[in-house]
Amino acid sequence: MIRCSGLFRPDHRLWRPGGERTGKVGRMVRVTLHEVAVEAGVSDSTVSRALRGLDKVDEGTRARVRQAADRLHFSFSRNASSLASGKTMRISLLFSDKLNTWFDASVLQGAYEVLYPQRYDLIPSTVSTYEQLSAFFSRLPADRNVDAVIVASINLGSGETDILKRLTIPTVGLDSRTIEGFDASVLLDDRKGMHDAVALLKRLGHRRMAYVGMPEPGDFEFSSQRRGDAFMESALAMGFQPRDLLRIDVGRRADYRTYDEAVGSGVARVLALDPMPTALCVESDGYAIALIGGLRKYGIRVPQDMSVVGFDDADVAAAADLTTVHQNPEEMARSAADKALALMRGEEPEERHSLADPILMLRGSTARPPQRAR
Amino acid sequence: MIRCSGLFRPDHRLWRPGGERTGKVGRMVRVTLHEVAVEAGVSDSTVSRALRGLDKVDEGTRARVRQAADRLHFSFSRNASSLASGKTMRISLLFSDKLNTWFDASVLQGAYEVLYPQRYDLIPSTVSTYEQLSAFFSRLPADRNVDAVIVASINLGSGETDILKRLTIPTVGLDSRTIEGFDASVLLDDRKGMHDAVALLKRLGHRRMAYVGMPEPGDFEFSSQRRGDAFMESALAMGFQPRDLLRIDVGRRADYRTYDEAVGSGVARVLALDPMPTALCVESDGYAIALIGGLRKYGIRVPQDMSVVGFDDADVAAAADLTTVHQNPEEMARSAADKALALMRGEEPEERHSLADPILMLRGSTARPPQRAR
DNA sequence: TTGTACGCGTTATCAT
DNA sequence: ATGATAACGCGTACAA
Repeated sequence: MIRCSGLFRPDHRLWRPGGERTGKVGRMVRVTLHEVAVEAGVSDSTVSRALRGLDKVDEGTRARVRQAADRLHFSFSRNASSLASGKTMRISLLFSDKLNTWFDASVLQGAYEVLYPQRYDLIPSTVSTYEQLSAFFSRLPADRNVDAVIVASINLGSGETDILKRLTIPTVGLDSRTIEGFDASVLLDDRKGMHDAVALLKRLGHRRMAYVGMPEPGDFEFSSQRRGDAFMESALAMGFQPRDLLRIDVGRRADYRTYDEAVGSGVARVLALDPMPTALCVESDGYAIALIGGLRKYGIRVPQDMSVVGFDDADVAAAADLTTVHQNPEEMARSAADKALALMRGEEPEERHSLADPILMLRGSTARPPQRAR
Repeated sequence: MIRCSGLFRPDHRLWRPGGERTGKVGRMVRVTLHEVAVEAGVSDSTVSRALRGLDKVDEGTRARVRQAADRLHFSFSRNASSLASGKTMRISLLFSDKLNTWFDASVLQGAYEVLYPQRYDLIPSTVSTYEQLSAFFSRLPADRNVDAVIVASINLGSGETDILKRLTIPTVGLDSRTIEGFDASVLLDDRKGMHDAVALLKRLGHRRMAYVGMPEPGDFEFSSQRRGDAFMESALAMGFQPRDLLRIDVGRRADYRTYDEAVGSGVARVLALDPMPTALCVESDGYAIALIGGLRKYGIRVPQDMSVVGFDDADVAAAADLTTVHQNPEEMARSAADKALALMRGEEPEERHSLADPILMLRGSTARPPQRAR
């Protein structure tokens, strides 16, 4: 970083409550509803009603009040409103991973799209260990600080579930393991996605396949387990022989010093299989792409020698031309936000608990197995 | 003054959809500082001091208060605290694009990392037109609702700049066009990045190159312009001939019905060049990758026939093995947040305005030009 | 070290 | 339709 000289502004940021409003920057400082009332020549209550668009306000007065407010650049103090009304107009979004992961960022965007127009602010938080989760929840009489909580991708323990049940604000689960404790939820139908992937591979002629799982960081991941189970069940149901179904668990990322090592481990595990499978279902796109890179280094061509199917359809999947199971976290988040909105209004959501359908995206990482293996 | 906390609970605060929740709804509802005081047998102010860790509190008392607070599951009402103290403990983050773009999501994460430990909440917002921007700013006596504003990737007009200057809360620009109006800023040195890219291509032996730009959605994008200019300047300074430097502006995404069409347009423009350049510098990774796909369909091999350099080094770049100019928005956001923190404390940031250095990432999309073109 | 009392900017109730 | 006035829950000079 290079140093630049900055323009220095002496004044501001030194505001003391109950203290002097040391003039400084001129006005523009903290216009209150009361000042608008004075300016418009009406009472505080009238200003409040007029500006909030309540009825029982003469349209003439309302106009005058609006003008006065504009003139003074008035805007409500959310804090004061919240304190008085009991509604915070804020919603907490809890994640288990970094906010810039594909999934979490999409959820944020989706929720934002429906909540912002309703004038709700979104407050994202993350927890990555059960300890943090527990801390978050124990302080969660967030009753007082937010109007609803949306919990994304977090596998709650019974302690948290209990707290959830007692909360007086609506709670919505997103991609959670169970719907237990939530007032509403949106889950992905992992099983269906995996079923479709396996069905594709079978149709292509594959006889021997493996599932490769590597949980992402965090204590709460469980989709690996779920997807692996779905893989086995689907394949068995379709007539695959147990001896032709392999399951490789690479471990967690934290078990390795670098991501490359984790990938190398997966590659080694695949190469060690004898005979090698002709197709791989991988838990997530990121690991699938890395795996493909690793296999190619060892002369395994994808898709000629090995078909690979990912899961999620993150942006990288299209870039890497990866066949994968598509899910739409933005849409799921919109749905979750809609449910939260309904619950906050005291209404019944269209559907308390819903299940989103994944879609198989056919791209270049899958093909018929090599001749010798058919 | 008479206190009747707990006696009168306006029921617009009690949320109960579909009637009662199994039993427990009992108390867990709204514990106030006062109740803790009663439980601990001290005054309200003592509780306040004890829980906030101020000195001049007997450690014995503090312990008792803490226990009482835990027992009652007390947590502060941020609204009330804010109202009383004048600090909101919230920071506004303004973006010009969807929150789930690589850049914006990374900024969010970076800012979160430094602000959350300091107990600040992050409030993300987006604006995509000047109208929205103007609305955001006109209501921005957000003085009252947040303690600082971080503005990311937004090209402010003079109107907004003026408002910025009058704001009484710290404002930090991130990836903005100028530092005008901001108390502090973090910018990327686009010029250096583009210079390095051009230098690489020259060293590889390229003689004829093109810059391809396509602004992302939104009214505020200007990096395209900036990067294109830097491309031309760098190349000319390195001795390239003007006739060997092409500049292709594909237009904005909104000009096309689909992204594929926009990509097709770029491909056509490149193919139409005669003689074709042997190297392309593309404004962003996403478009670079798409372009490569399009060119390959027309038999142009990358990198054998055409070298391509992207910009940003988003996740997709590594997956697509794209040579690109790396920038680190997470780190930039951390820096911006640090500055905001210092300004809010009334301190002078280490550096008011800083410039981040991009790094050229050498990957598989660049090579020497074909024989015939050397 | 601890307690008292008032203020922060709105909303909501009850008069008028 | 409009105006007083009491909460809302906490911070903080100032008194004890």
